[in-house]
Amino acid sequence: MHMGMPESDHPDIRELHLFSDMEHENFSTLMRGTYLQNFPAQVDLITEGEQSDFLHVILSGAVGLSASWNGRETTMATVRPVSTFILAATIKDAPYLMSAKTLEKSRIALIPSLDVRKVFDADNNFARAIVAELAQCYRSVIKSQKDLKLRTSLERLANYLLRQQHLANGPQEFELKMEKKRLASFLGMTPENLSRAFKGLQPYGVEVNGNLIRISDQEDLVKFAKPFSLIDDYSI
Amino acid sequence: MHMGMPESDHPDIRELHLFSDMEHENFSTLMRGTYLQNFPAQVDLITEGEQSDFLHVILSGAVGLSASWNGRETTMATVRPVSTFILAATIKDAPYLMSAKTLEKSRIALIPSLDVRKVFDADNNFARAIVAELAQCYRSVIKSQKDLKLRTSLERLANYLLRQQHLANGPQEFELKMEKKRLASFLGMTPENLSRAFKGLQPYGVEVNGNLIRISDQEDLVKFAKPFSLIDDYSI
DNA sequence: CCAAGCTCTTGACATTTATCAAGTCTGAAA
DNA sequence: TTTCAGACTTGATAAATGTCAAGAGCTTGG
Repeated sequence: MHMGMPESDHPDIRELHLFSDMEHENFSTLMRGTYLQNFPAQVDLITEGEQSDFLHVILSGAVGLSASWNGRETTMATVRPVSTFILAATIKDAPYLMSAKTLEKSRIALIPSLDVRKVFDADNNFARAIVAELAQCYRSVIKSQKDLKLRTSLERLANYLLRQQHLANGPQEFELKMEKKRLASFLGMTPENLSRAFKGLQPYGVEVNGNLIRISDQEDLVKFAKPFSLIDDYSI
Repeated sequence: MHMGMPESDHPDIRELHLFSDMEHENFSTLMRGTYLQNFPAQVDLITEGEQSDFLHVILSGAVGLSASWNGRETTMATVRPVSTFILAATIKDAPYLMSAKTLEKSRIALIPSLDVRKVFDADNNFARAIVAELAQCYRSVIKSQKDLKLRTSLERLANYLLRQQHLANGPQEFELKMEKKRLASFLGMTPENLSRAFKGLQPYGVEVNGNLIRISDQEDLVKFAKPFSLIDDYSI
């Protein structure tokens, strides 16, 4: 770990919506105290219940967020570059509600919360950006909650596939970005059930081959999944 | 509906954490454009998918938030005075993700979003308060999501009862604040199942009589429910 | 190369949850 | 008061989901 970020990494962070509109001087202030670290896969970055003094920004790789209770564990989300994670806990100076672990080799910037708060007061654009980011996070969880409460596991899987397809710009064939075990947990079911759910989507034109998904009858799947912007469109 | 709030209503809003630390002048600016309305019970205030230009503040009564998809509906939350609701949509100027309906006769203040954004830029205390409020909302949904994904319906009910008891300052006997039909939907189950779940908690010392709940063996129920601060403590 | 360990799948079965169909109870309106 | 509508409960049954056990396939490290 080393103190102060190399100039070459600034652009990655600067392009994050959170930082893109702020004053150059304030951005520099933030970066001066920032640590940059490279982590291998499967490293625990944050443990549920702990306190932290850093805002995390993932620059490359992937980080998984999970939560646990009474010996059970569930996958809450996957964070990919370039974005922040666990902003709310950092801001409230409250214990983390989720654990974070690298899923792949990842580069992560750690910005001291104190600096974040200081600059927040000095820079209205930054303040507005934090509010926008938090609002976005909030709305994402609400959507996810609606997905969980209003849909069966088969429907959740169908809509997940359509969302992934959309993210890949709509090809007939695309790859799953996480292992099925994790996907199952993310969708709120067991791995066994996920296997069966994939089979359950065969009649709607879904073919599975390892991590490769092929949607042979788009219309049929959409008709079954009934994707809905207020649940599945993460851009609004 | 009338424009501009009577002076007598300001204190209610002023004591909201969101407004308590802001400059008097800025607060006045907000209040000048604010509408105040009294609604009877069962009035639709907001419909999922619509846009709105007002931040809502509930001053008395109760408002229910719900979401729907494909003919199904679920209860997401209950909002009680004094607090704001659907702050995120207002800030992002995005469509509401949930519908809002008065559960009882309610008094609600509507603050124009434009004014909120304007004052946000001028008043750092207000900006910080909005961020804190949003972070709080976000964390609440995360907790709720953990509750849903990590617990069975029986465990969710048990912990819900313990939370309600705590809110009532820990009496052995207390009243349910919502009808069981709504509670079932909130907890993610059917009314039939809720009935059975109450019976399922009898062995742990839970007695139900209409809306009256009696926890005769606190220790036993806690031992079963295993309440956990990172799920059940809404103050952190 | 082989062996170990892991994911993934499948089948059998158990459990949980939902659905359907009565029926009871309660509160409000006629 | 009577009646009605709705909430709530209960039982029977169906559907969804989880658990357990076994085996196939893949990756990895020796």
